[in-house]
Amino acid sequence: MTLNSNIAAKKSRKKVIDFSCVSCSNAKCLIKNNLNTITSSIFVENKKTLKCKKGQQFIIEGAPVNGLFFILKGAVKVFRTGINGREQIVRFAKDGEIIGHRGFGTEEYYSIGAIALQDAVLCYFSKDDLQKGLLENPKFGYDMMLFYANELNRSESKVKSISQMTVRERVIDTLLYIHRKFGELNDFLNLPLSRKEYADYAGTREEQVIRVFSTLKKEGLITAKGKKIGIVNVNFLKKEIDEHNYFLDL
Amino acid sequence: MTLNSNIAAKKSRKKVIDFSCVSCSNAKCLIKNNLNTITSSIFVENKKTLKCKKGQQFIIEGAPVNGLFFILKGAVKVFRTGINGREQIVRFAKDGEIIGHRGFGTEEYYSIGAIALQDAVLCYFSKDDLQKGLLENPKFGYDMMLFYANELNRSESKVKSISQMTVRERVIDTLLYIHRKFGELNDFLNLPLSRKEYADYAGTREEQVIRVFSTLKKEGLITAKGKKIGIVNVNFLKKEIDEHNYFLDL
DNA sequence: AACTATACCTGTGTAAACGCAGGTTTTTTT
DNA sequence: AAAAAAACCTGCGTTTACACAGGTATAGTT
Repeated sequence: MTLNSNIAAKKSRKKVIDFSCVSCSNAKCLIKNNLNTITSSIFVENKKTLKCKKGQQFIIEGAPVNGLFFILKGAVKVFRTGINGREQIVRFAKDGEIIGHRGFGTEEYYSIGAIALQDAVLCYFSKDDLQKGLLENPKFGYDMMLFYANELNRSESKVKSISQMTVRERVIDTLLYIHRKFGELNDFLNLPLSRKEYADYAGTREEQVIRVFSTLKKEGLITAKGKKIGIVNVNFLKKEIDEHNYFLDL
Repeated sequence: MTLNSNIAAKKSRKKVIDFSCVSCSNAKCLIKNNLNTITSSIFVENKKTLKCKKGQQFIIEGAPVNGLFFILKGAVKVFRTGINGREQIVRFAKDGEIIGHRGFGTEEYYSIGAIALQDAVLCYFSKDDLQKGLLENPKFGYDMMLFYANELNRSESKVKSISQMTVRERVIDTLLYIHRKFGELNDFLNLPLSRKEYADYAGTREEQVIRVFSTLKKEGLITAKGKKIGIVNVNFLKKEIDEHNYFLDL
């Protein structure tokens, strides 16, 4: 492990990066934004930073909860195993977001798993340290509460869409969600996902996603080259589900 | 209003009830449980208590958020209007629970409506007062955060069930949910609901609920006399959805 | 007690979503 | 560059859930 990272360091000849919170540039991080109001800095000092390669799973469903992760950089999918081992993608997360907060207080074990979709850098805080930090710094605790409130709204909005939208609408909804959250690069969505992953998020099956993509392509609403999906006109897609005034989650 | 309540008071000859937090007996109330750690008591003093009759709507979807409610006593359904005006019941709530917390920090308008299913007593706190209270009392803020975390788990568990369970399973899930939360009285669920309400919670249609109830009755798993539904053997019902290890929310 | 409204029930046709089976293309590995 | 694996695609039969229509029971009202 240490050996490997040594070799890696020599190969890439990169300088050692400073991962301390003080010098962190992640504007969206809850902790970074509260550094000035956080009095005791124990939990910030105790944090561990780890790199995670594409495809690597860093939270395993059912493992004991020892702490939680903040994404410094990268993209991550959060999922849980549903009925008949069917995978259910709960959400996609990017820089500045928190992972593993489900079951922070109450639960003993992670109810979700998490896999890096791109190479990622993660900050890890122990549960105990974080709890202290939250209880000592009301503003931090309050912000954390608001974060949860926001997650709750997003989740309940999803309940609505899954229970009332058609498969086609849910797939479109998912496309727009990825577009909002990860934007586009060279006219393609800036996060390549498999049809299966779209299905697992939209609450349907791979074949259905393929079918919907096919017809959307024929209708000239999207372009698709393998995993690269391009949205021709966001507003056209939006129109179709706009009546359902979906909740904007970034 | 004042006149009416005067008459009511004379008719029932009840004593004026003391609704102050200090003398409140609601063991599950977040505020009651934090009274000792809450320093400034402004927001507790400013609270308003109101009675609400069966069938009365006390939160209207889309109205500006000025504060939120704690249920002192009673049962409430929380809903939102979905696609094509279809009603979606988000949850049922009882004594000690919070209503209107969605959109507490971020949103300006209630995203949900709330109706009393039984006569209820509600405590109302203004948004500003509550915010002060949360920022001044870390423990209270922390508990509130945990409340949200728990709500989040419940909601995401519902995403799973709706996207992966059959109608029959979702109806059974709903029956068990009502049973867990409201218990039973004389062998019937202690909260009478219409088939339509079951459907709106389970994410299906009235007719489907009726059909499922019919077959469950034939199979001897439930008894039904109008709105009164009795579960013959909870474990039998549980078995059918146990593989899907649902999240216990009380 | 008659009336009205609401809730409850059931049959039947229809549409949406799914499962499977077999194929092609693309990507990754060797 | 060849082989293997993964991802993508399409057709077709089946299942599930739904919408509609018309009926019965129950609860509340005058």
